[in-house]
Amino acid sequence: MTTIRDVARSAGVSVATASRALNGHLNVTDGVRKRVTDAAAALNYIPHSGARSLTRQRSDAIGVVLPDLFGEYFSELVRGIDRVAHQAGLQLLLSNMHGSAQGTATAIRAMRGRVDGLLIMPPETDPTYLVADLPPGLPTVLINYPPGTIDVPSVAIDNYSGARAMTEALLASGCKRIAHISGPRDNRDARERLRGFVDAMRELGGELSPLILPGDFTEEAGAEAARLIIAGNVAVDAVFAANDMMAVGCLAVLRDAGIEVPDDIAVAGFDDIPLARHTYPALSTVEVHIADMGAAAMTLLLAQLHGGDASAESHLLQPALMMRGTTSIGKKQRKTAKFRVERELK
Amino acid sequence: MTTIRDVARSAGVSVATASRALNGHLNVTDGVRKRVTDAAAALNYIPHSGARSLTRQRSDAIGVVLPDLFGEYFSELVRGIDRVAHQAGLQLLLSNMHGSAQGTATAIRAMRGRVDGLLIMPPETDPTYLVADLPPGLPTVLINYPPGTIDVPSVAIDNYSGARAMTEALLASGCKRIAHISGPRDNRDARERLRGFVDAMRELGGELSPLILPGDFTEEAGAEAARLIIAGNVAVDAVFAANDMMAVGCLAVLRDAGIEVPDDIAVAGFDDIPLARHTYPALSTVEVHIADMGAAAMTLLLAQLHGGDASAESHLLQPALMMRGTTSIGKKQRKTAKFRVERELK
DNA sequence: TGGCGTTATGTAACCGGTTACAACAATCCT
DNA sequence: AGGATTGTTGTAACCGGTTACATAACGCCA
Repeated sequence: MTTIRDVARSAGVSVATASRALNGHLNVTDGVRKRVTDAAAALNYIPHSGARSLTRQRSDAIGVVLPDLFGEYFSELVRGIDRVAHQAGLQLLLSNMHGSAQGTATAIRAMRGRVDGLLIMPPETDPTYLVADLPPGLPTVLINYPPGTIDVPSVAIDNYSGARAMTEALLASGCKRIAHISGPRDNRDARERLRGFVDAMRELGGELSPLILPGDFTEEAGAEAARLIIAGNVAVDAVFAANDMMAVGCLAVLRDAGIEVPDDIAVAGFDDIPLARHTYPALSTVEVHIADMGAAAMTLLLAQLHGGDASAESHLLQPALMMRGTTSIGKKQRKTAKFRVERELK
Repeated sequence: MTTIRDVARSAGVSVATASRALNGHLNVTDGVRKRVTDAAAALNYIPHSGARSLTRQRSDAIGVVLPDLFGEYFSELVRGIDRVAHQAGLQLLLSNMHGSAQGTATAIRAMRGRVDGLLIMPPETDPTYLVADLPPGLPTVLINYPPGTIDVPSVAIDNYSGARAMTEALLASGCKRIAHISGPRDNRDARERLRGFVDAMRELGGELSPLILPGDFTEEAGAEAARLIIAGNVAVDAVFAANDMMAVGCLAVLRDAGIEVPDDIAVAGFDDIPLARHTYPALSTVEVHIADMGAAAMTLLLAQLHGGDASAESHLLQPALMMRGTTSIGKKQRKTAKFRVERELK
């Protein structure tokens, strides 16, 4: 591997001059610059970014710490982050702590000295301890973490409002007995969505203890919930699942049991995964722009890197309703509809 | 930011001793080690991995250079890579060259000195030039690049065999007039799949110029192809799309036009994206384990890192047929079926 | 022609770690 | 007791760059 000293020697100048010539400083004679660049090209010199970032005190890379890498969710998140980072000339150092809270600390430590900032999506366990592991002085933004809890800038989806809005829409379309398939108990998103559902049912549906079916965000959990409803012969006219995968699983079982969706039972999900528009009927859901959340987090981090004031600003992204075929829209609703209605392609 | 010198001073030892104590070298007195680790803890010392990797001549990170980050494909790929890398204690430095061939060189250069190895998925343009940009002496594995063309280890999916096998299966099930919706002309995968289809049709179907409809891997392209078939009233009893998204778009339009799938026209895709099992009827397709390809590439790279022999070994991964509801299986076929049949859940 | 300012180049310190080597102390052996 | 051996710690060089400062070269003007 050729170093800048090789280039300097070959060009007959000092390393300082070589460095200046290669970095485009203007106090270098044209002749010398040409000698140096020619020598670099001849020797196929590639600067050692590691060494460079050591002196420059910046790496032009930012660390992304995620609890997992599975599925569309993280793919979208990383894509959104990259969209902004790439434009700013930053590289992404990815770390997957595989759900382990312990691993998070390790991952963060391993980032010290090779990134200029940190984007962290904390695991589900209580992350107050996390703040202690944060390298002091390293700009950080938390992803998908409710703002206000910790004095670190963060970006999150407003799960509560989204769930509330969907529940309201179902009520407004004439549904009365709505069941909720909840997500894992220890999942923040799931808890917030449940809370939004329950509050809406209490305040607007006059239902104090609506039916809650347990789930874990998997397709099978949705199917199981549907079987429970069918077997128990529960009087239900709508099912609101805490995520799309469960809604899909539920939908398939209902359909196979001869139950008409949305006429007998309406179905709604949460996330608007790509699959949602392709089920039959197409799934009504709450549209969450995950890539935008990633981009927002990265933008916030950029502001910290450049501006430097880093006042713990935070964003709470609003999801939008995406009503498709698995819910019907009553007349009353149609007049006052405030949300977006996507028609199926004819 | 506290450095190892701060720790050494605070513990009353030299930096060398501090370094040794912290790295668990055994020639350090227990008393001294305790003093050092205590001091480190008290000062909240976090080692500077950048500086560390400079002397160690290794970074415990590997660079992943991708042409894009969009969609399930890359998500799966990165997941497979991470599965192996994480186990080996390696971090992932991600670089997205956004399709630009020019950007690839830049991305690779930026990796020099901060990674121990490179995983590159070259853009569609001819990558022979790429070999010149490769930092000499840096272990590299090419992803999704047909082996043999370049003297660099690589891993790829056998698109040709997959397309051939699916075409054979369609023929065996009794289909005679099979149309192919092709992918972008400049896409390697698409070209290979087209080639497999054409060869199978010629050799086994006795069809010298089968119908090829243009496509670009998007859902809309599949829909357009279906409209073409319907409007042109073309005699076709099967459509084999070069990827699942086009098959899905095609399927939807056929269904809306009242054409029975698979009875009137059979439909097949390629990739087995998660969506495939959820269409109605469920889509028959060619199952490609993208995550496995990523894992295989990473494993190959690990072998180079450790073993060091780095003989340009390459893998060509075989895809498997995944027959679902959009194709029917004739009696003759059922007897000799060699491929996997997945039954729909009742 | 000598003094001055300007500009191009070289010298050397530095970023934050690791490690070869030297120095020193302690233990063991004959 | 003296020398050899073993083990612990410090000194300083090094990884591959960048940059503050010193120096030398140059042109300009009085």
